[in-house]
Amino acid sequence: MNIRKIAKRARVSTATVSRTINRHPSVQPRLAKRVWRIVEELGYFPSTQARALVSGRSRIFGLIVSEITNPFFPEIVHVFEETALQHNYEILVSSTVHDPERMKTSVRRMLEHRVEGVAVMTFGMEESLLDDLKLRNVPLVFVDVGPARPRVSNIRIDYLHGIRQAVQHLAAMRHEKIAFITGPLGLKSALARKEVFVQSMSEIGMTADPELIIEGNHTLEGGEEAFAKLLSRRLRPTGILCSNDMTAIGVMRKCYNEKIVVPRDLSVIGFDNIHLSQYILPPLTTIEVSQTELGRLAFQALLHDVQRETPNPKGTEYVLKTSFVLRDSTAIKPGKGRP
Amino acid sequence: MNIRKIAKRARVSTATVSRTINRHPSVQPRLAKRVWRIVEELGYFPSTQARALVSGRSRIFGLIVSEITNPFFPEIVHVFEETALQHNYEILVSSTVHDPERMKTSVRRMLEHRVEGVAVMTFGMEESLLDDLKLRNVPLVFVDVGPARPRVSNIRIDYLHGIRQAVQHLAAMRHEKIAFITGPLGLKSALARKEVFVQSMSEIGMTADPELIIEGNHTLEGGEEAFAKLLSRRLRPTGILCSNDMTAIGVMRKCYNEKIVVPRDLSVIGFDNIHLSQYILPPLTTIEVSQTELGRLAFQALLHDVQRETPNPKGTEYVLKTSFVLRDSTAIKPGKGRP
DNA sequence: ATGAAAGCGCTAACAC
DNA sequence: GTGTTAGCGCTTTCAT
Repeated sequence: MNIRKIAKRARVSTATVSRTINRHPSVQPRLAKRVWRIVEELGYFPSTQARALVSGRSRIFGLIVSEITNPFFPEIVHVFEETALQHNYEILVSSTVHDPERMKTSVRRMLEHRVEGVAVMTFGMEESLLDDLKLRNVPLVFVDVGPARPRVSNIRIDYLHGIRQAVQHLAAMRHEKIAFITGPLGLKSALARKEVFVQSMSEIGMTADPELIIEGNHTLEGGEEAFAKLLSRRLRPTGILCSNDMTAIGVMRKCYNEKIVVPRDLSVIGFDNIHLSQYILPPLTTIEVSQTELGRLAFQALLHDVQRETPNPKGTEYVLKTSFVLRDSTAIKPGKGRP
Repeated sequence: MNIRKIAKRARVSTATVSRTINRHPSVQPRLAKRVWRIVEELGYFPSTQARALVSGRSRIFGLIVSEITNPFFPEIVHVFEETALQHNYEILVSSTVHDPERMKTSVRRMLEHRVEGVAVMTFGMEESLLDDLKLRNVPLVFVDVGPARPRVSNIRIDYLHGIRQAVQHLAAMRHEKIAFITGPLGLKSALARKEVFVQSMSEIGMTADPELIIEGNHTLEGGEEAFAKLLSRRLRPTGILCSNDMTAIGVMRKCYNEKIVVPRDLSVIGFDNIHLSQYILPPLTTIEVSQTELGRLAFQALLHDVQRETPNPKGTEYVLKTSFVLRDSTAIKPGKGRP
């Protein structure tokens, strides 16, 4: 079932079939109709591999994530796929599972499939791994990774917007002891979140007590442990901000086990706004990084790079604002509410 | 950067390069080494499209799901990808989003990419859509969809095992009024779960009160609504089984809002064991359908079909047992515990 | 407006 | 054991 069979049956050349299928305007409507009829009749679908081979364009974008099971990613993948589909692109998703070997494999897969661009949404990718991609002028877009590198686009997350709102929300609720559980501080993104927290506190004349800043690891268990440490401190916080939602959920689990009632005894705020946050009880107040926007933005960035004729020399910088999502895990400081 | 360049630089024929890369044993080690050196040096990666085209084998399996954002799927996709990778296969994931148009698109994409097999994990696929696939003898594997069709493999879910355990668990905890919130009863799988519940009840001499069986729709909101209806019944249940975890989480949210304490006042059991279930508070007791096993099984089924020389005439039947996962959302019937 | 034919990068059948 | 070469299914000049 190939283009020659169609051509023969429609009594035209393969070129005409090709033009018809690709909606080239130069084909006579009469002929086009005849071709389409045969195409339908035989249930013919052009081979993407042949197309890619001859045209030199795979129409595939790669998407490298750390783990598809990480609740932050499914929504992104979904939007990325959705957008790709609209533009007749296919996507090749690859998980690194935080494993250097797998990262290498990921890049190899991208290369072997001759992807036209790659969005990298995982951390700790060896710079050298990407050299192969850069060498071939494959457009790259990174999410949330520091300084612009040559020829690589970036989606920077603007932490300030959301974190500031969250801090001010707690302050407005009369909280004075506000704790922060960080992510692994080796991660630029985690470090940035912490620093923005400190900044947001001092902006309103509060000091972020170093004793109330604890390093977590962006997992539920890490949240539990960090919060356990906090419980042993002289001064217990009444409000707590977490570097991501899983950490916040860990805090809430610990509270549940310790009979601390959220939000009555403790206000908890997460970060990311993963789907899960709205299902947890109480629904988690959090700072949103729109996964929808992120997926869409990443795709558009690649598309944009592919469509320019000369390779992008400096890379483009995109910014995604964070925002505050108020749910039910925060309340007025204990003792300060109405009787 | 192609095989001819490598061949020229290594002063061998393209055939030798091809054989080397594919680890054909007939290549002299001395030559092979020379070729590999050049390959590394130039950072050469063979084009999958060219390979697929000439060999007639794409080494791609398709995976059709309803939505990647449905928490049931990420783990499956993960395992499917993992297993595929081990066997040098690529996967093409497509979401139907419950939209007939998208289902058609999904199938088209599979066909255009010449996938060697497709795992279908969504419901409501028009039979006719798959004809195109069957016509081309593409191995198919379905999950949990009734009667075996010719040439299509099936992974059947054995509901009895897990549901029976769940029912007996509640009975052992002295619960007498046990409710069941079903899924949309148009779905075979939802219907089956309900029937198995009724059967499991009567097995132990209890009757499933029709008044305590409510139709939900497998969403959180559906769970809330169904439970609200239940609350207005003369006899409130003390234990409740749900047709999936999201429904159970809906019940728990409603309880939270109504100040009904789970499990003290009500024992709740879910179905599926999605990731979320262990994060909710209290952690949800549920019936597991191993997503890991499902992903692995689906892949193996396809691989098996691809590797046989003659097409599978009847399709193979696989069975996946469900099992009971005890967490903290169930307890002894109110009033029956120790004082 | 349509057709003939070259060729994308690779594998495999055949020849040596 | 290695090389030569045909051809996978398609797009795209170049003729006409």
